[in-house]
Amino acid sequence: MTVRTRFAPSPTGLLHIGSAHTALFNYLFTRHHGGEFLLRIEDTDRTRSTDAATQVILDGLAWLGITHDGQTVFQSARAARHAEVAHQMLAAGHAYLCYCTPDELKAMREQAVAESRPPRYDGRWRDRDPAEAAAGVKPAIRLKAPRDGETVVEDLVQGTVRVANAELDDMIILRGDGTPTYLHAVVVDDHDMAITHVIRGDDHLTNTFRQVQVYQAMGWDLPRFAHIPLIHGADGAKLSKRHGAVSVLEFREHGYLPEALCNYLLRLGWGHGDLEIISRDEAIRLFDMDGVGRAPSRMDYAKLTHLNGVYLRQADDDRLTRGVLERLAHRHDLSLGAIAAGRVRALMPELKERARTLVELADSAAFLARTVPLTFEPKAAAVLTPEAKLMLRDVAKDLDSTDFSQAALDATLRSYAEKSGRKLGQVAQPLRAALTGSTISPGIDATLAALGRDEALARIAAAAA
RNA sequence: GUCCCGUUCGUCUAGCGGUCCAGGACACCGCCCUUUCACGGCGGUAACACGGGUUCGAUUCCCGUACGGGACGCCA
Repeated sequence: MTVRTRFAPSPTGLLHIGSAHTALFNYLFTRHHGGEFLLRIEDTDRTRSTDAATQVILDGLAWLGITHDGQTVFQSARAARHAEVAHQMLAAGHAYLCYCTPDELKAMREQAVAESRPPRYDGRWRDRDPAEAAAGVKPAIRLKAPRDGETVVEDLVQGTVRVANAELDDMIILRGDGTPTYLHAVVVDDHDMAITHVIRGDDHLTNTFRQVQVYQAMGWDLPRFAHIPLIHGADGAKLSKRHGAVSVLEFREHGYLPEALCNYLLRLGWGHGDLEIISRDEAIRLFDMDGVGRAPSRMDYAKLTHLNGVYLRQADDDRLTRGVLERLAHRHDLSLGAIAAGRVRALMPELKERARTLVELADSAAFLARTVPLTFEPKAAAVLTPEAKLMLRDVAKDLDSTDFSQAALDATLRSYAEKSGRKLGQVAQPLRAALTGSTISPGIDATLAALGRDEALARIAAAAA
């Protein structure tokens, strides 16, 4: 049997990190088994769904490198089919017309809660004559669910989960206005799309019982289900904006690399021995449902950031340079000429060693794009004592007669320190302050080399004045 | 309230009856490396929710309790 899965987000305007997690698990599972991974946009709620909201999902998935197969299915386009199935069920006696008004149902629920009973539909129209309906009420179609026995879900993650049918009520499958409800539309679509494995968040687990009843009423084969645990915030509550970033787009803006985010997400709810750094190919090779746990996990931004640092250090220098240049232009409002861009690229091997996100990387590279006179951070200004300025003027002479290769610069500085009776740090720190306006930077030799002779000497002269 | 699910270091997890006085990673704390900051290396603190069973033996199996989460809409 060929594996066929789907990722079925509703277009809400953002790609939630929890949705991305689900998409990733679907994708890896499918690729591992050599199957097909489909995308279905659940835009049944036309008031909320917009093309822009759909595009956000597409962009997010593309950025994460989660590619789907085939044409994207839009659930809204399938409403007629959903209604057709509902009417088939009605004709076959597996569903019935319910003439309750929304107000009536609301009252029913409220009374049930007031009496400490579960808020469920009581089935009052199950066998009632439609002739008794109040005039003008457009009936909804409800599933005629079995009242005895139990419904069982064999879940690849949760195991065998069963519930007594007496606990379930007759859900509405087609609204009074003829539109399908979500729970019903999903079943019809999954069946028509020949989905073999439904992999989704475990918030859908209890709804699955009712969906199974629809499959059974239609005589359709059940797909395999896999309900994966949700991601929570640091406090254990459902992940929301107050916990920090939740949209994939935000992570991109905050300077995270897609491969790092995927690696992090992979390790939420799934593990494989002691493995932490896992490439996409390796993930596809190793991922399967038996490694998925059942407990929800908490979002840990610190660990994500660390992981991002690991990937950042491995990343291609040209790629990182592009990312930094963009950020410098937008965030720091520094317009970069070719010269400054060349400096960023030249220093990138050193810069990326000490940054964990593209934001940090851009911050650390900003000094390369500035012009004399620099502004000095308080700590840097403190380093520039009168004595240090004398030293700078002195060492500038030696620097001037050095070719600006990193190795030559290193040798020059070491010999200068020795002949002037200073420790290397006593030479390097004032230089760093003069060159960068900060007390933190890559190695001083690499920094000098990246700036080049003219710029470096100009900065030293300006700081020593 | 009812039903469903879950519970190993602060966090993510390994463990699928003895190999566990519980392993790895992040975070934290030391030390080393060192021209700053990082990186890296070494070391440290830190967990099987609780109570009953089953078993020669339970982190691992079963049952309760507690706590947490999810679902109960003519929302998706």
